[in-house]
Amino acid sequence: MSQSDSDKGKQQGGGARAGEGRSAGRPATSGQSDKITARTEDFAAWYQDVIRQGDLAEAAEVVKGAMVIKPHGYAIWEKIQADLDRRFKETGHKNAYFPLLIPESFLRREAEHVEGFSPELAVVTIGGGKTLEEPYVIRPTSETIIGHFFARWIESWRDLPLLINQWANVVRWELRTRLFLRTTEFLWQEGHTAHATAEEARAETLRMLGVYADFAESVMAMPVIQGRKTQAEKFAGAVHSFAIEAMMQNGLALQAGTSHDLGQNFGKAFNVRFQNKDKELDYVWQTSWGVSTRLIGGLIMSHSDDQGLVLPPRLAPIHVVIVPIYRSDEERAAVLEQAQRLATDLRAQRLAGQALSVEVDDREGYKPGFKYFHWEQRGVPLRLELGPRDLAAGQAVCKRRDAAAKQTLPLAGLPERVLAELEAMQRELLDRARQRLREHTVLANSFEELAAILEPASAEQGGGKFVMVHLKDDAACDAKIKELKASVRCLPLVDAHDGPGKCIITGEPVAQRAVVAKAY
RNA sequence: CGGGGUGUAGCGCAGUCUGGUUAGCGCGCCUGCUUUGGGAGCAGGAUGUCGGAGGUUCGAAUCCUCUCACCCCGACCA
Repeated sequence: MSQSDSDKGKQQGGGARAGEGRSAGRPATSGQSDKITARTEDFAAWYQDVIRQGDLAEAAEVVKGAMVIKPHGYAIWEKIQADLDRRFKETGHKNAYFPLLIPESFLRREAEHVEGFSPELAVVTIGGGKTLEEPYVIRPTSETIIGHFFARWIESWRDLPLLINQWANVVRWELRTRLFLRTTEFLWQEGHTAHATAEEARAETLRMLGVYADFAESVMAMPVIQGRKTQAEKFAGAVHSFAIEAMMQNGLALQAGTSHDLGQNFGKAFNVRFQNKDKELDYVWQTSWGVSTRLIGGLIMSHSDDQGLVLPPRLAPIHVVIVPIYRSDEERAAVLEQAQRLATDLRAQRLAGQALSVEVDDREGYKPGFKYFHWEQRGVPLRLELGPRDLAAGQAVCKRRDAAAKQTLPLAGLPERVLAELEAMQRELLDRARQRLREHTVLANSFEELAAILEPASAEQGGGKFVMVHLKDDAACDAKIKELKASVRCLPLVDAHDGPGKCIITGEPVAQRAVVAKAY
């Protein structure tokens, strides 16, 4: 531990190492980027390097723990938003917007909620130069203020279910931040619904969890485990919390989305009542669910490699880049003309209903090799190289971002072939991630066995594992797991293992195994 | 909040211990020419409140005092 501490300090501080390594261009034949740390060397440094070289974001160093999402990173967020928003609309939700500032007293109405969020609140105490009578908190989440308005909007069973979603920013005063994974301010969506019965609310909670899981797998190519959080890990104010858990390339877990069954907790706190068909007044049953810009962190750590970002085609802002190669002006004119024609044909193709986004990199003064690296670092799924030799032969050279080798393809029928490659890449990224998840999931039948698997060293070397253990849902058991610097990630909704067993800590019988892992 | 570290050009750093020309180096950037099938070469050029304030001194990036910010490690978290 102390060894890695001092190494970090050196790199951060007076270390000339990083600077030297990045100065002179390495021979192009080395195949290893000189600007990106290898995953096996230092996974955290690799992650930062991929973000920098991929031009996704940077730390907003003037605001503690905040980040600037740069255009390329924001374009990915926009793709995520567009797809999720469509799914929310299809499930009957409507978008709305509630205030950023929430009266402090609102937070206090729900005891668990205020206890959970107090440590990370940013509070506004002065407005217009005057001390406010009641401070406002900057929303860490919106259950309270939405509860307040739901109480005004809901009168009868005819107003239910009420299905609302909000796209917003939130602020949580985090002590330790990492780009995308945990920042003081982040972007997310928060769904908030109100229902007439507990069963309906529970069904909604699970329905939206399923929406997240399907999105993660089919669009992000990131396999997830759907599960219930332990009572110790649940959202402050929820009856039950559910999550999708993904595994990063180093074997660490990432909670990629959450869905909460709030029961009547907020209904009671904010007096959200409705008159049912029996003319009785009852509190509504609520849910809330969210995913955030953290998904981009998960995306990076799921697929990217030592050359930089790798994007699944369905989330790539640019699907195909065409790099023209030429010497003379005559060659340039001929190659560019063919490149533009090809781009036009490619744009007529549709991937998951969306027209292909194609860019011709006709910048002058950069050699082709420079452009290859440029777009590879940004994760563009497919590159086409087009030069005089190709024109003469009626072909193009094709390089898939996730493949080692180039292939030569005839121009005739190329758009269809490109589309097929993109579809294959989307599929194969998911397959590879699934295989990784499978291979790094193991069983343990005792605390000692679990501890051995989760040994600090093995996780730091990229050997993180999901360990399936029988464990009682009890705060004391969660605490015991924390001693291993790991946590109970979830109790899977689908038990893919061997059913009931005895808790490895208490020895009591439990219904199924839980996922235990080190996590972000 | 505890422990550690760093603030010098857009980025990465040297210079600080031992005060003294015009504060350097690499990358990047700008201009020109030659290049262009895997990170181009040469020539020329622009860019600094040395984190801030105060002090010591003939003289401060360098010494002293105070202060601010950020980063890393831990306890908390989408």
